[in-house]
Amino acid sequence: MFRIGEFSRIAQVSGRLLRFYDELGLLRPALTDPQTGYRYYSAEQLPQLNRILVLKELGLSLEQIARLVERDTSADELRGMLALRKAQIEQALADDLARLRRVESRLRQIETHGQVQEPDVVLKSVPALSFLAVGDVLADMGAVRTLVQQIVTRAPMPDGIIAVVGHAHVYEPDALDVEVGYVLTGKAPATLRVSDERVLTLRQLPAVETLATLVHVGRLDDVHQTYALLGAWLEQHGYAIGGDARELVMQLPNAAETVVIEIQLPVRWGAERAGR
Amino acid sequence: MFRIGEFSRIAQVSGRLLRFYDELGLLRPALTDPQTGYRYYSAEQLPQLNRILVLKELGLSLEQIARLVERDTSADELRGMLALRKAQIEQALADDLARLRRVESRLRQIETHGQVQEPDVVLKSVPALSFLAVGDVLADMGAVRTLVQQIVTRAPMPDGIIAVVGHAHVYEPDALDVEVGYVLTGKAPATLRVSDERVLTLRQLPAVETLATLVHVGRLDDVHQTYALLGAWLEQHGYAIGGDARELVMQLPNAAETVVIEIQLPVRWGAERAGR
DNA sequence: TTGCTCCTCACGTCACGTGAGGTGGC
DNA sequence: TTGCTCCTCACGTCACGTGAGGTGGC
Repeated sequence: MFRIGEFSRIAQVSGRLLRFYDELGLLRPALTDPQTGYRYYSAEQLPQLNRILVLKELGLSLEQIARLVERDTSADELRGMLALRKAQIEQALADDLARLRRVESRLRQIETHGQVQEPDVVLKSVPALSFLAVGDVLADMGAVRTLVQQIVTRAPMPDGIIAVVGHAHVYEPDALDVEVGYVLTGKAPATLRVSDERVLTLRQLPAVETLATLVHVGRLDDVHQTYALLGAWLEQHGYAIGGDARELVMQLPNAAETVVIEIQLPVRWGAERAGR
Repeated sequence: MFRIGEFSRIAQVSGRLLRFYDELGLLRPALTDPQTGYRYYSAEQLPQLNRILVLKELGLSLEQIARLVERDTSADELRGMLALRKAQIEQALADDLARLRRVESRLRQIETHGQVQEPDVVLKSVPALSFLAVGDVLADMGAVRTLVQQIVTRAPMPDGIIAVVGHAHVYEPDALDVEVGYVLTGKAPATLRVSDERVLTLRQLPAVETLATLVHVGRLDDVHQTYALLGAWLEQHGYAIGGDARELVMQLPNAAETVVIEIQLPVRWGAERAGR
């Protein structure tokens, strides 16, 4: 019989761990003195503890280990747990590899360009959204801006956020195929009149698994610079564009001509730099 | 200005997260109504939040992020954090790879051999230890057993654990070059007399970085089976033996002839299956 | 007036580490 | 008797999630 200190020294674990496992019922000492509360462990408990430690190193939770250790478990249950764990580890590896690439990318940038910072591209997934909008083919960005102004002044919707969706099948600078309107959560009218020629009608923006987003803060005329940053980031990180661009207008041009627009691009893994 | 719900929906984060970051001072709302406590966020705060989210995805702690965001940080400090993070991720990757191999190994064993379980080999590192022992070259295991019996009966040390260290430079079955004695923590006598011919003297067991251990429970005669299991495990996991074997005797033969012995083998990475 | 949104506590998570304050054993 | 060991609380960790119970805004 070993007292807790000796047993913990042999097993190279803390006394606190042994007390904790006692409390959980995971490894009860062979004997506990009812007077003093002293715990006494037998030599045979060392392999029991080792089994727990091994399962823990595999990354199983103490709750899972308790199931495996207390009642003797079927091979099936053990296989199930290990298969689950395998999938979790593989996921963790993939995530950490992606993380490592991003950290290294930022480090390289500090080395080569100094303080210039990478754009803060955030990946999101979004559900399908109600979109009360009108589609049109417009001559240039100025026309888009005019249309937005028209909508917010003549058909205001305080709960909606102005969005511009660009259908850029083929990029034709003189013919922007866009939809402009409000993204809405909750109940939405079927139509909303802007002028005699223009009526917003309710449609759906499809759900997107992976949306790469970058926020533009500055002049509306400079939004293409942010697009360029986002595009470069995507290329560098092995993503390819996989759908229509969306622009969420969070702040319309103010007195200082400053806008805040979140650019959203649906993306998928490109072929050249597969990461998983 | 956006209320917290709208802002959280746009940014795809929970309201709780925004309140938490407010509390930490990491991202204070542009305006808080002193009457109602309502938080109002400005459009410009979206890129600020995104910056936080990006740094979080790199795996930095909120405390580190706070340092980077609150006061504007030098490139050096950022580089330091990222370099640290890089090392951590690389370590995590190595650990997870090793874990994955072990999980897969156990899964394969269930598939091929059913319930037969792998031995619970535990890796430890130990400091240098005081070893009050006598060295000898003995004819066979029986002689070792006799010597151990002699020591525990004629020179008992309640605080010591009996250990046998085997110097197996060349394996000669008829000439076992061993040291037998007590492993001690704390103060130890310089010598201890067992008989006229045998005196235990104090020496040091060197510290070992990586010790592969496996506990044998059963007959003393069967201890070689446990050695075989440990040896097979080492080979399978790419370790090579790197020092003298130690046997910690946790329980001497009892009425049922059962012993409990922890076998300890110093190991190092073998050449054929490097894991890092 | 009725929902919907927002507010502030406060507990729970996971596996222990780290004291605080007090007692047992040789 | 003096150290050393052991005991039982109980808080802290990290980044929020999840209610509970109550109020503000259109």
